[in-house]
Amino acid sequence: MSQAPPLGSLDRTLGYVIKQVDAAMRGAMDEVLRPLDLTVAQFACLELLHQRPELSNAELARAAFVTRQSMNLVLRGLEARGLISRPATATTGRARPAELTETGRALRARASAAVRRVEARMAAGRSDAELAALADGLRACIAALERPTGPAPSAATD
Amino acid sequence: MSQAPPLGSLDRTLGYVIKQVDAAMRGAMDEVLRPLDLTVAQFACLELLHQRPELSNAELARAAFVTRQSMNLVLRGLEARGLISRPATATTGRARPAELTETGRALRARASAAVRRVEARMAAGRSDAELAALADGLRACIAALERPTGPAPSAATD
DNA sequence: CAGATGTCAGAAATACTGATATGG
DNA sequence: CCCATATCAGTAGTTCTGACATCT
Repeated sequence: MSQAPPLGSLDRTLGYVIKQVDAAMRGAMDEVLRPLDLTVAQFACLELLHQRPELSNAELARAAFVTRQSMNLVLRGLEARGLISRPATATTGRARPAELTETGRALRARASAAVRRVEARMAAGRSDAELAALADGLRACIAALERPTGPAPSAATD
Repeated sequence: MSQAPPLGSLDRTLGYVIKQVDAAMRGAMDEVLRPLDLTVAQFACLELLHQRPELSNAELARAAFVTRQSMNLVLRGLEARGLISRPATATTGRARPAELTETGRALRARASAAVRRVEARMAAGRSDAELAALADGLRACIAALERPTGPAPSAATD
């Protein structure tokens, strides 16, 4: 009984399958990022700053699925390692946009390539159309969940 | 800038969309489980024990995507609340199969119904065939990721 | 002996909560 | 005034790591 014993009807629910994919992906990302001494949150931060340099701390946190406090610690850690730089004083007031340093850019490129390989492995053997349909289906799930809670349907029997 | 600013190409990657779905689903589950004073891990434990009463601690942990240590704490908490019962002494040796109490069964039923409503909301407006295809696509992702790491394709340019 | 498990303990990262202050 | 933000502090839940004993 080493791995994944079949569960009741649990692993037939969409939600459980999503959890499984997320766990598998997180594991794969941890694995390829560990040699670079990066956590998933740290990678996400570097990647986000690369693609959207003007993001604030709170925006980075939301986009990386962590709290503002955690993202604050991530930013400090990356700054301490010389991967990003932040102006000591805020120009206007609240925002202190972080910026990738030269070494930060180099590390992000390597990490990004590693993560892209994970993505490619995950998508292996399927057409662009299939993958696009998959992503669209997931986006529909997100949209449905973000809609204000609809009326509760009468509970089904167990 | 209240919610979800468009990201670069990040939100076009399948992996990022999966993270988004997972986050949305976790949020929705937290919301409906909070009135029942249950965390997602606690609910998963109750549901798993309902469907597969013989699961060991380690198996529960894997199935609920938490560590053995965390699942151990979850089990103790549920036991302290009288939702499950565990034989004080192991019959054979290592395994101490937990069992839902009467109140545990009642709470699981309510929690399960709430989570099913979340699932239904997430799947709203799509046919069974579409949802089955979606789940199949995700299962293919899991299978692809669990395959032993294939040869790294030549890195693409950034 | 190898492998999986149950348990314990300490360190670390993360989240949740509340409070304060600033800026739009 | 309202809202989002940035920050700090305390508490709690989770993970990671290592360790040890037990059972198959």
